[in-house]
Amino acid sequence: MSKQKRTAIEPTRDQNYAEWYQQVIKAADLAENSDVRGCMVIKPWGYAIWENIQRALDGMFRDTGHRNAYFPIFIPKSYFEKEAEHVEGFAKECAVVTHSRLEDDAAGGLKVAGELTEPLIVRPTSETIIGASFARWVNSYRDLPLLINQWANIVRWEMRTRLFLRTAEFLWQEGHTAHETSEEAMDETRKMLDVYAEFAKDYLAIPVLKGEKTASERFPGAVDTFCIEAMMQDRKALQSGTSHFLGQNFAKASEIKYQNREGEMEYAWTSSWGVSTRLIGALIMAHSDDNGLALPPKIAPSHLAIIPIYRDEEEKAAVMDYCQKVIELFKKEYWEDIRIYTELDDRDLTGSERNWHWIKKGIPLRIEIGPRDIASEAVMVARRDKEPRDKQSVPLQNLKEYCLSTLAEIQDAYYQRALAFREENTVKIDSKDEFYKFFTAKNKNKPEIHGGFAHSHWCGDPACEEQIKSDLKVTIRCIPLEKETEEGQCIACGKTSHERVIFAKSY
RNA sequence: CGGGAUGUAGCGCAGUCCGGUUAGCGCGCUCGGUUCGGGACCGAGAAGUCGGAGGUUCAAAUCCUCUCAUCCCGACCA
Repeated sequence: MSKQKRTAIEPTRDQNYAEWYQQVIKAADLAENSDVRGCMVIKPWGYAIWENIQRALDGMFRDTGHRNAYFPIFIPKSYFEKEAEHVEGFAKECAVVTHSRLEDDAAGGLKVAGELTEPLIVRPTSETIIGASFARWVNSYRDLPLLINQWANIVRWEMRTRLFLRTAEFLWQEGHTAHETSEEAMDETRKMLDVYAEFAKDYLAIPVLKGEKTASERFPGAVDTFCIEAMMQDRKALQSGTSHFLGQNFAKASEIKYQNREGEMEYAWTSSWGVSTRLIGALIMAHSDDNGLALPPKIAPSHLAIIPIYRDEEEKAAVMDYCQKVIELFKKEYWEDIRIYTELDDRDLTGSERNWHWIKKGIPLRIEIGPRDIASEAVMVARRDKEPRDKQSVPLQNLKEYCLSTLAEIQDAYYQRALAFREENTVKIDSKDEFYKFFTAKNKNKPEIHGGFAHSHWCGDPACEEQIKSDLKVTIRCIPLEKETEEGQCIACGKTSHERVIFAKSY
């Protein structure tokens, strides 16, 4: 039994990161591919994570003055066409509804019929359809700012998909706001980026870099795009949220006009911002290990797995009684703003098997309860952020306090670990040679985990950006907001540069 | 949409090159028993239009043609 080295997930991260990712999702039972190309089925454990993300973010949106509403999933083609860059950016990935009816064909199947006079686009994002409403809602400067959020599903017909990271249909929220002035809209754009960064840090335990996108990475139709970028354990960057300053582009396209304080008609200034189920992908890749998912307590669907251990019916009765006491302890209990949920796992499986089940699901704490614990009026507690065999006996009378403070410790531990990882793999690079070496795997056929975030100079020329991209598949993830103005030479062309940007391979 | 590969039980695969009894194996599942605090074991059992259509043949998972789907590598992307 050489089980010591066995990991719950095979392959390990080092062996094959992409496959490891899929296996973590499978082992934790988060989601699966459906029969519909590129579309996933989100299973209860995965969907509960999304609901927790929604709950926390939704509160933050309300606190910043936003209200939820819902707009149609279908966008008339003519609406979509109004903003030229926008169309161009999304045209290649639109699902389009052209018919409204099915009729029997001769062969016992069905054929589409009832062609629509105007095709409907399944929303890939809602700027244009929401803009149409905003145009009706905004007449006076007194109607502004208009601060709306929508929780919805959207469709982008992607060629290659990966669960949570890129699917044809995904769930997200999109905030859409209209303002009186450019400054106000820009403030809103930056404020919501801050909200995202704060959420990522406080709930997902993921440190993110806030920055501005280069022109080539900008949202189609936006004047300026901001993003939060997180480092995954394979040292690639994952864009985890975006916030766009749309200027008056969409206001002009949708005729969002208002009468200003001087009595003149003026176009509004708009913003839009969103995060999606991709955050779950970020969560997985930021914290999980070779034993499976690891969930920050603030976002975990449940916090305590209770695993009764017994041999016969007599023991079972006593142990189950004792388990109920523990469950009672946490009933309707809160840790900060998080309701504590417990899972009683009394399935007829061995203790280890049940333990491993919950390890793979990433539950923060596991509590084993057996006859010995009843005798000592204690329980055995194991933490997901420690080794699987690392258990500690905790007296029942201290259990609640112990668990609540340990959840806080775990939450912090994950954040600190992710932060340390990012720091370790973020480097300042000033020589082109070194830059190319940094982003080139030693083993070409089976690339090892390499690279990271390179903090290097860029002259601002899109050609240099393109050069790096085609040579190395490395892109400018963002121009960090917290920047030190510093003279240097562009990593690609050597010309004078005034700032460093973040280069990385990305998802 | 270009290049490569694969479709056989819920999942992972063998069998296909070289056609030939009842199409196998592992995991999972069901039932019974022994177990249970480092991923259990024994016994019994259920489950398969061999991706689909057509063709060759006495005979097709196996050969041929067409087709559909999926995966990987590119181009594109929250």
